[in-house]
Amino acid sequence: MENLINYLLQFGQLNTQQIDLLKSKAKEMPLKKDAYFSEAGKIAKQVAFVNEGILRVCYYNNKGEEITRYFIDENNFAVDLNSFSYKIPSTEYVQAVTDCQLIVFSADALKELSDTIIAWDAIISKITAKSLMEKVHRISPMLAEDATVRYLNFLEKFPTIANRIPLSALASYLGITQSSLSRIRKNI
Amino acid sequence: MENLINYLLQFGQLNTQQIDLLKSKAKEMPLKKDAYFSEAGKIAKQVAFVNEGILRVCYYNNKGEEITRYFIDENNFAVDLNSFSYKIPSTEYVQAVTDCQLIVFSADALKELSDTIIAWDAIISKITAKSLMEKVHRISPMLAEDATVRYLNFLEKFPTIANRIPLSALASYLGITQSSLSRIRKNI
DNA sequence: CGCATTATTTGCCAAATGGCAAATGTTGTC
DNA sequence: GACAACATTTGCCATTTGGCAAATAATGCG
Repeated sequence: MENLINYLLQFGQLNTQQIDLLKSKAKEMPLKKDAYFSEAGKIAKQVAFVNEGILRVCYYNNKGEEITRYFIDENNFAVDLNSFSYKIPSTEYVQAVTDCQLIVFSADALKELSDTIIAWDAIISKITAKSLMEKVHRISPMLAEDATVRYLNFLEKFPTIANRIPLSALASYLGITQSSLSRIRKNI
Repeated sequence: MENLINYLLQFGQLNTQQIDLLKSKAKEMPLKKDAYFSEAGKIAKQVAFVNEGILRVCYYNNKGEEITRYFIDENNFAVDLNSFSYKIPSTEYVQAVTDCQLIVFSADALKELSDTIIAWDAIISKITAKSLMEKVHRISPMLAEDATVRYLNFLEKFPTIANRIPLSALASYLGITQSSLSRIRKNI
């Protein structure tokens, strides 16, 4: 829970009372490897803060291939924002890549935090913008790089993730086939 | 100006008085083709709503190649969010791809709108999240597609843009060389 | 109009990546 | 430990894309 509090405090102030309220609304939730936090076709009901483990957001493209859009590791929020915000069925999955320890908030809990904590909306808004911008800035340069460079950059940026995730998930994140990634690793 | 108002009203309510205030804070600004709206190394001072024309966000990668991260066409906001929000020097350019007619807001103007219009922050927050999510969802599947499919999808999604932008900019957006794009077009 | 400049196309070949299938390696379970 | 299920590597060859340079086309300007 400390991780979450510290994370939030980066984006705004919270007094002790507000932190207590926050803690009372948060629920610890373990999620086993391969289990889904939210699923395509369903409406996302919760927001998660990843305390331990790695999640991934993935979907199936029109060829039926499973594509990993991105990974979410420790000290980051995970939410299917489109589905959660607008209460519409999701088009993607949020899945545990490793065993995870999450801290989750229901929509009701967040509503109450928003209504009670004056700075809450601003904090959430900053976190949302920052997370999304990071995704854009991380994914978009990959288009102009070859697969080896993409892989090396991934290793550099997420040194602790690469060995904890299946090759297939990483390959689809990098936009290459599993065999190609295997060959790339051999050549390094 | 009507375009802007209608756009904003999609995200929240504004009464006549608020709309008048908004109008008084907005400045129309023409921007010639190839001119910069904001530049790398400088702090972004303004937010733009594209009334007419096309902007692009671009940067130079470590090979010195100019990469177009994305295009921004009519009825969308353009802002170097990182630079504007945190008042830090930008790492990218926002440039007019065609002659543009923009509606711009200074940081001071936005501050006043935020202080005066109760729903303003919520509206802006929604717009920000939606725009960024669109970027993620547009760029990320491209990694798994071959160049021809990327081009065709671009044509489908932005049928009015393709013929108004230089091939080089589109090629770098698609993550391929100009010659490859030229060949792809020939084969269609 | 005619020239200079810039943008686009093309040819040629090399390098990167994909597709498929088989081989090998790993993991979990009884 | 043995087996099944799953993950990763590898070989072989086809396809895609890049790199470079030259040719062609389009554009702007005096």
